[in-house]
Amino acid sequence: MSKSSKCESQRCDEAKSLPISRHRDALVRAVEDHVFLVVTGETGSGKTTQLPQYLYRAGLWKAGNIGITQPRRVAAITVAQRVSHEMRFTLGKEVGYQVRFDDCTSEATVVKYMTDGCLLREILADPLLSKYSIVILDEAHERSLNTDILLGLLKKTLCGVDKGSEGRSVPLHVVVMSATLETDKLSTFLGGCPVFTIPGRTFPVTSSFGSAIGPKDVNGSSYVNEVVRVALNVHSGELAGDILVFLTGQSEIEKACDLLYEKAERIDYRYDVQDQTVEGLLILPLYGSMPTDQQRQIFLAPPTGIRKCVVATNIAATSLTIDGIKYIVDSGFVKQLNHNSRVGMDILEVVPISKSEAQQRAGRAGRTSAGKCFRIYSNEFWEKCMLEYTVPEIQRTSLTAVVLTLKCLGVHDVIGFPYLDRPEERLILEALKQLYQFDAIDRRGRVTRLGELMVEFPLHPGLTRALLKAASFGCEDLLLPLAAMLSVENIFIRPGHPEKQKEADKKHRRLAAKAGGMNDFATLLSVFQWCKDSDSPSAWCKENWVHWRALKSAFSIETQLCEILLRLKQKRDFPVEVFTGNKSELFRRCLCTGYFTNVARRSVGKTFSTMDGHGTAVHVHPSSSLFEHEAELDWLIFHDMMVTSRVYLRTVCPIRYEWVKELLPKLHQVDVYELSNIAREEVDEEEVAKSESKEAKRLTEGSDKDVASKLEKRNDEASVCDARARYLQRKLERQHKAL
DNA sequence: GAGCACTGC
Repeated sequence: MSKSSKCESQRCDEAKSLPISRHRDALVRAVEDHVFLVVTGETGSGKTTQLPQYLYRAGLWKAGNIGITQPRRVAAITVAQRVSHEMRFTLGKEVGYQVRFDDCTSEATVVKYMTDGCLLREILADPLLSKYSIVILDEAHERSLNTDILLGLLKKTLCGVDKGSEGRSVPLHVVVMSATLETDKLSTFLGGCPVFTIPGRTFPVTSSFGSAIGPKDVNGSSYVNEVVRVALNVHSGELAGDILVFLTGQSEIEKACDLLYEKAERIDYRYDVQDQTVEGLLILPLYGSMPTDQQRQIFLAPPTGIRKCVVATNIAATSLTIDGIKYIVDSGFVKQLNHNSRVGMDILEVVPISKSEAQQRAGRAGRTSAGKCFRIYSNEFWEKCMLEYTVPEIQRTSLTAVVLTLKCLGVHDVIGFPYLDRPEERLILEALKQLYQFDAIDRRGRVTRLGELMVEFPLHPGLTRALLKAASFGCEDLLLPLAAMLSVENIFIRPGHPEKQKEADKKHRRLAAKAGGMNDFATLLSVFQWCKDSDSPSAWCKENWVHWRALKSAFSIETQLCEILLRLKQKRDFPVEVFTGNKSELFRRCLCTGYFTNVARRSVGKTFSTMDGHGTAVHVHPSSSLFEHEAELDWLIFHDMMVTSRVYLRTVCPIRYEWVKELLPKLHQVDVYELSNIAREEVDEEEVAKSESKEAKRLTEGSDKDVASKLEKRNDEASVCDARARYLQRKLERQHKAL
C-alpha cells in the first residue's frame, strides 16, 4: 500500500468514526424537510467536513449547488482541501473553494466552500442565489459582521414568510451551524426551526480562578507579571504538555517573553533550543503582524524534554490551532476596536473578555487530551466584569458599507431589517448620514447611480467616492494605487532597536521628501510606483524598510480595483467630468470629495480642530511628513485618527479651504431625524409618494427652511451636473462610433 | 517626538 493511499484510508476511517456519522440519515432528512435548520456541535464533531458530504451523497446537489461559508479564508481553503481529499475528488472540480484573490472552482463544482464576504458579493450579483439549493452558514456563533448580514438576508428576502422563495425554481434550504451557544436564540430567530445537536469529541478542561485580578482592575492594570508567575508555576508544577498564554498585544507579549526567559533560567535547568538534550522551557511569542516564517516554528513540536510556552494574542483563539497545548493561562483581557458614537471615533481599547470567550480560550487546551485552564482573575471578576457573550461585531462597528449593501439589495428599511442582534439606531443613522454625504443615497434614502457604482468596490465608501471622482476625470491611475495602499496594514517598518529605528525613520523621511514632501497620500502613491517599477521589488522594500508582504497585497488589490473600475466604465452612464488645473491639485481635490468628513483646521500652535461637529482637538502624528510643519498649515484632510497619549492624525494632506467649502455644509445640514423616518419607510410606491409630500412640507416649514432651500439648491446643481455628465458621455460615444 | 487586536470583500 502506498503512503498516500494508506493516509487516505486512515482519513476515511476517521470520518466514519466521527460523532456525526451516526446521525447521517436523520441530518439529511432534516435538511430536506425544513427551510431552516440549526446544527450545533462542538469542535471535533465533524459537522463542517461531513455534513456537505452527506448532502452530496444523497444527491441533493442535483437541485443546485451546496455552498458553505466560513468567517476566515484559511478555514475555507483547508476545509475544502480536506473534503475533496476525503471524497477522492480533485480540488476545484466537484469540491472547490472561493476566497478573495483565489477562486478554486470550475463548472463542475457543486460543493463550494467560501468566506462569508464572498457569498455576500454573490448575492449582490444574483439576489436569489439561483445557483444554490443549500446554503450552510458555519461558525455562526462567532457572529462575524458578514454572517450576521447573511442571516438576516436569508431570513427576510430569500426564505422569509412574507416573500417566500418566489422567483426561484426550487426552494432554498438554509443550515446554520454554531457551537453549542445561543442555539435557542438562533432557532427562534429563524421561526422556531429545529435544532439538531451533535455530540462533540473534545477532552475535559478544568478551569480555576486566581486572586490577583479583581473588579478594581477592570481597566486592564498590570497583569503581565501575574501571567508570568502563573505560567512559571505551571511549568514547575504540572505534568508534561505545552502552555498557551493569552495577552492583548505585541508590546506586552514581548515584555512577558523577556520576563519568562529571565525567570525560567533561575528555576530551570539551563535551556538552549539548539541543544535538544537539556530540559527546559521554549518561549515563543505569537501575534498577527509577526513575519510568517517566524510564526511557522510555533507549530513545530518542541524537542524532547522541552516544554513549549506560546505567548499569543487572540489570534490563537480561533485563527490558529496549535497541537499539544495542555495548559492555558488566561489574562482575561482583549484589545478590541469599538466604535464610540459620542466622539464619532473608533477607539482601540483593552477590555475584559466575555465568559463565552473565556470558555473558548479554555477549550484550546482540550483538543488532544484533557487540559487545565488557569485564569489569573478572580471569581468575582468573572461575575461582575465579564459579559455572558461578546458584543457582536455588528453592534460595535461602522455600518456605512453594510447599509449601502443592504440598500442595493432592495432593503430600504434598514432599521426594520431582521438583525439577530439589533445595532443601536444611532449607529445606523450615522451610516445613513455618511452615505448621504458621499452621494451614495439621496435625501429619500434611495441609492443613487453613484451608490450603485460604489457598492461594487471592496473599500470604505469615502475612499470609493474619491476613486470614482478621479475616474470621472480620467485620472484613476492616481487613486487606484492609493486606495490599495490604504487598504493594507501599515507599510512602514519600525524596528525595536533604537539604532535601526533611526535608520528606518531616515529612509522613510527620504521617501516622503522624494515624493514631493508634505503629503502622506502622495508618499504612499509614490512608494507603490517605485516599488512596482523596481527591478527587484522585494530588495527595494528591504532597502527602504517597507513591508514587502503588505506591498504585495497592495499590488493584487490594485489589480482587483482596476478590473472592477474597467467593468463599470464600460457602462453607458459612467460619470465624466472635465478638469483644468495641475495634477497635484487634481489629486488633492479628488481626495477631498471622499475625505471632507475628515477635515481639520489649525486652531492654536500645533493643535488642529476637526470639522465634523465634534471639534476634537487633534495633532499631526510624528510619523507624518507634515509633522513639525504645522505652522505652515491651515486646512488638512486625514485618513485616520489614533488615540494614544493624544489624538493623532495619521496619513495627512494639506488642502485649500475653497476645495471643501461647498462640501462642508453637508456635514451639518442633514437631519438624522429626517433620515431615520426615511429609513423606516417602505419601498412601496404609495409610501414613497406620501413621504415625498410629507417631507416637502416639513422642509418648507419652520426652522428647517434655510436648510431645505440649500438642500434643494444643491440637489439641483447635482442633477445639472449629472445631466451634463450623461451628455458628455453620449457625445464621447458618438465620437467614438464616428471614428 | 510616537508604539496597531483580529477578520473580510
